[in-house]
Amino acid sequence: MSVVLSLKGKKVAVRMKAVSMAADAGEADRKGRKASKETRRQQLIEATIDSLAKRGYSETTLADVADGAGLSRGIVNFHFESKEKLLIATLQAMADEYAAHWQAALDKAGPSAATRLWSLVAADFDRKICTKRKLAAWCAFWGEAKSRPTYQALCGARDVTYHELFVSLCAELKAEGSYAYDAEVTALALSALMEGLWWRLMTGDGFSREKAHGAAIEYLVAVFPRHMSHDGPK
Amino acid sequence: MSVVLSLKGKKVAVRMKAVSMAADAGEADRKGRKASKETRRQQLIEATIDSLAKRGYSETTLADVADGAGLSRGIVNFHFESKEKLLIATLQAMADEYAAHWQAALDKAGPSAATRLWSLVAADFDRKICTKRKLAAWCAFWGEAKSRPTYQALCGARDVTYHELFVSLCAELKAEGSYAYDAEVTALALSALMEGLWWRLMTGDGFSREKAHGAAIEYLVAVFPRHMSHDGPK
DNA sequence: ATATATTGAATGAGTATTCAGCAAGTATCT
DNA sequence: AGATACTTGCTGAATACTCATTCAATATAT
Repeated sequence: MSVVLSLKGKKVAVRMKAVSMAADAGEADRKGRKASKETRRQQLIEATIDSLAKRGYSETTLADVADGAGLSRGIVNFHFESKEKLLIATLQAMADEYAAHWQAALDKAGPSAATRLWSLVAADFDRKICTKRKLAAWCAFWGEAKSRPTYQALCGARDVTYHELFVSLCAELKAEGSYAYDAEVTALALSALMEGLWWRLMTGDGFSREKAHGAAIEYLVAVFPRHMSHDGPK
Repeated sequence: MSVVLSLKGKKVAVRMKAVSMAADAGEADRKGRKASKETRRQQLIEATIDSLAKRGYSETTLADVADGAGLSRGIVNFHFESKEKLLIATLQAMADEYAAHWQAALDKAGPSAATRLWSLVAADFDRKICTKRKLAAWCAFWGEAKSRPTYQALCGARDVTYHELFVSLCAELKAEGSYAYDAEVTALALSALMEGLWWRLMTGDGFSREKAHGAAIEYLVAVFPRHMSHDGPK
């Protein structure tokens, strides 16, 4: 019995460490047992993102998530109900965060099309969104998305609105600056470019957020020379 | 005994069908038993690509591959040695095919930087390379690549040579046409754009190879107006 | 005292891997 | 040519293992 107890003590100590590393995003981080349902869920979601980033989709196990969160094995099925639902909630959370950040960038920007476009592009390479950890998690989902309608919907929900705004902004700039290009194609290229740069960021080593942002800006300047300079919208 | 035989007969019939659908890439397609080792390996690789495209990485099982190839369950471990090695061989095969296609495009192109760049861009959206099936398989590997050095090496081997050539071609054009842009950044944006377009092709529905190619061309025209037109290099 | 969160061992489903046996081909001998 | 042993591709049932899920017991909060 005493052996069991000392083992338990050890385990608890290990867990404390894991918890503090993984996610003390806690508002009311009531220690040990009682954390609010919502806090626990977020903690587990954070641990899931960690695991996805570290081990990839196919190697992410509930055991790893639980360990990462410093909790016991059965915990996920208690708070979510299945692995599938945990993953969907995780993707949902990331999509929500992305959308909020995107909306904030839009609100902060001025009214002109050039300012808004500039701001949206900048938002995508913002330090808050554009973490290696999060990009890796996105990547893990994307890799599975083609064969999973649910993931595809969540990954793509964003794309639709996003792309539509891009198209209308490009159209506006085209009208103002009488550029020759087709707005739809230009917008498509822009969002493809940004996705490709994200991709590079995940993979590449000597490749920074700033460099990626720079490449996106170069595109803006090349396509909308009468509206954009390297230092910002004119 | 007779029951066993008739069952066998049925199974063989089913298999024949599967084989003819999946891959009769056979040179010396010696029927039934004796297909050369190499032929069998390729057949299994094709079935693996099918499975990856249809079910995604995490849901691809050896049973599914074997069924797809119309062969028995133990077959993969006989010809490859493990699932891991089959997947690596598959990725290798795709990378080889891509590289060969790319080299061919380079050889066919004229000597000028503009022609070569144009040809390389076209090659990426060629009907032979740019199949939904293959893109989906690439995608499956990419999703896992970040957490698997072996995959990353195979996916990325291409990128290094590829990107270096892009940079030098862009630098050449820059020198000829006295463009303002930094060649490295321009090349980076171009390859990111193309990766992003590939990505879109995998995912999107109402999005064709031609449209993607068009968007890439639009970028070339925008950045190198003195070298490129919508109909080809000047 | 009751409700609620948490644990961790047990369960079971799915799947990679193994391997003994079978059958199609090939070589050798008579 | 026919019979014989030998090689090699292939099969599929048995094995071993990983992991999601369950649940009775326990700890903690109100």
